[in-house]
Amino acid sequence: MMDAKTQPASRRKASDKAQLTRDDWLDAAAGEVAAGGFSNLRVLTLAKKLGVTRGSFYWHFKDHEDLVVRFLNRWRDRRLHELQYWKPKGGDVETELRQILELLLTDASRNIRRLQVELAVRDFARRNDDAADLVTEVDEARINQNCELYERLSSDPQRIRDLSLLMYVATIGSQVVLTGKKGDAETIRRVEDLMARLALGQRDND
Amino acid sequence: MMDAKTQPASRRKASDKAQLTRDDWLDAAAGEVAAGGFSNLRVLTLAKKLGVTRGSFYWHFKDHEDLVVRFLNRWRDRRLHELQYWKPKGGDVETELRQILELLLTDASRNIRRLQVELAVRDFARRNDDAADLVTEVDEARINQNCELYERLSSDPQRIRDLSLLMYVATIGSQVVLTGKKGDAETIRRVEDLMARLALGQRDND
DNA sequence: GTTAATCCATACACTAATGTATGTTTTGAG
DNA sequence: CTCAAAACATACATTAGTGTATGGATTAAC
Repeated sequence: MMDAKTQPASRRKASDKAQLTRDDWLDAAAGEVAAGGFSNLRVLTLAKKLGVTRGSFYWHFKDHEDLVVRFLNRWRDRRLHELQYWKPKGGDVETELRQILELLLTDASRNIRRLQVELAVRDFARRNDDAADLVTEVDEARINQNCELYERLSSDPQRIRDLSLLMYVATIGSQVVLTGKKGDAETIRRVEDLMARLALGQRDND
Repeated sequence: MMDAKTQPASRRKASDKAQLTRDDWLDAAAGEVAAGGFSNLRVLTLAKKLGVTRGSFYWHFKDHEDLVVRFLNRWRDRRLHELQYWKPKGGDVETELRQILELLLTDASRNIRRLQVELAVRDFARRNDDAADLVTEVDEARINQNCELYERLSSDPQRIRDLSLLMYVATIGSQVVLTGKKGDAETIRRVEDLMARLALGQRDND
């Protein structure tokens, strides 16, 4: 009787004064991680921001580590899942290339919260093996995904992978260096344009 | 007294049982920052690793924040100062370009400790305005420095800056994405080569 | 409405870390 | 040798955070 996941057809939202779900806690955790990294992830702070006490936390999570693990897993799942929307629908190569670059740079720079979380995860991954594997998994998936695009620029498999990798590290680097600086919007647009021209200049001239 | 053990003109090393300098503390701090970021910078831990108590710390530093500020300032000073060694001495453009890229990528990936510290500083800069200004200062200096190199590839000032910026974010991104992964040495070499070819392909064809 | 599971509050024990006050040793100058 | 400053030790006060135990409130099923 009554399976473990009792779902009475309507779950309440976090804005209600009603009971919280585990995802509500994870959403709040995202805010803390974005603001101060994983070292800033305190259950007491989360509880205050959610208007409850820590008693609620320790019902939804075993302990602090449990929160971190679930947070990371959700992050990876979402990043892998969103890749299906990374497929540009433009016709020619240049259009597709510019579409994907705009998605990875200009669009990403608007989603500050999401970006802060990703950088925090990358930072955490440098001292946590599980997180590192997770990030590697996401990186690999993204690079492989973009390979499909760069296949239209070259025919050498190795060249395709290298190009995809280079473009990827350039976007990550742009986010690391340029995010949150003054006048970054214009700068990012220029970098975006230059990247496109560089990639397009690689049309099988080897 | 005054036997051979006393060396007034030269400061003792940290390995000695003798008294510590402020730089000894900062060096130890670098280890902690590299290992776990600025949130891992505990004065108790430092004291233990240096074989003293916290009493020593609070003589050399006002408080924990004082340590962080001095650490950051020293980091910036060193990064700005080392730029004078970034000037390649090769003849033609390609040689110089490949020299500087090797310095920024292959060489940097060998200096794991230094790299970890830089990434930790960048991470800390995302939630500390003073650190952010510091990092911006270093970034600007490096990008300007490299402009001198890319001036030999194009004559358009804006193009030169963009190219220098793009190459810079690509190196930072490579360090963020590839550092500490298996088989990164070979991968980094390939990225290095592709970056050189991309930049060289930009010889004033606009 | 009873009931049992779910969800949260309260209270306590425990740890780790900072900062401060003051005492103790070491060092170098005279 | 003496002495004052420099360098470190010791002890204490305080704070912030985790985890646990247990009781109270809410909810949905019956």
